[in-house]
Amino acid sequence: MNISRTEFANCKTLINHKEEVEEVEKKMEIEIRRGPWTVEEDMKLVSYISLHGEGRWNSLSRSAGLNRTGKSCRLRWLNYLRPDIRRGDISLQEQFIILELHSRWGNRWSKIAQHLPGRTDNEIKNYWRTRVQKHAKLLKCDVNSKQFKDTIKHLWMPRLIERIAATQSVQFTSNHYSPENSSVATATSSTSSSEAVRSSFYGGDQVEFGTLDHMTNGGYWFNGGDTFETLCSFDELNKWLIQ
DNA sequence: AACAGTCCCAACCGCGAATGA
DNA sequence: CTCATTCGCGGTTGGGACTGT
Repeated sequence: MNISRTEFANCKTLINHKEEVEEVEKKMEIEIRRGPWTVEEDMKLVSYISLHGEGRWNSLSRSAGLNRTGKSCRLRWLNYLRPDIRRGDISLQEQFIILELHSRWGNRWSKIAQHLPGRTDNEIKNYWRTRVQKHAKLLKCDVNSKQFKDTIKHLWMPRLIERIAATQSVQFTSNHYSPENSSVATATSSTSSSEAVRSSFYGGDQVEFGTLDHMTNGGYWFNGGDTFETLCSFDELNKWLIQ
């Protein structure tokens, strides 16, 4: 077979190019995937964990045939795919627990999450950043300032308690919350008293609250849905802060 | 309808702690 | 004990969804 020098050179270029392409393809194949998870990836992860259990995330990722980091797999499982994940709005009770525990422990999200079954640390952290910090910003005070902490303790938390009592006035059922023993059990009582709600949360008067007297006027705070934002008017918060 | 601004959350990153060789 | 690897936590960000003009 006779080929010209030029043809030979062209073939060589093509072969070299092919090698380059193959190298890139190989690289892409082993390249770690990032960004949103696909349905197939989710299925792979779930089925692998259901068979072999969780843990050893790096090797799990490889064994499950996922081009993801172990970290990414762990995060996806813990924050999204776990069967016991609770979705939907943060309830008033949960809001109360978050505020209370944050006042004790600060940004210890995973520790706080342990007291909210089905909620992830990421979810609580997001809740805090988007809802609570937003209010601090509106009030032009630092989220870690005593002023803002007092607002939460003496205004929002009592409001939450009253709101919970109001929504459950006929048959009050709550998760009996006790941070000391980390247990959550169901307690039922018939009451509309905010005091009862409070003691139901704490299993007694473990936390000293400020007086509610100056907050009881005007029912308009409770208008609207169950969101944190509807509990207090911005004007009222400002007034209270100025006091 | 189109655009801008804001909200929200999934996912990433860096770092320190824990674990294992 | 040391070093490398893995894990878990808290902070941050990108981008889709939503809302207002």
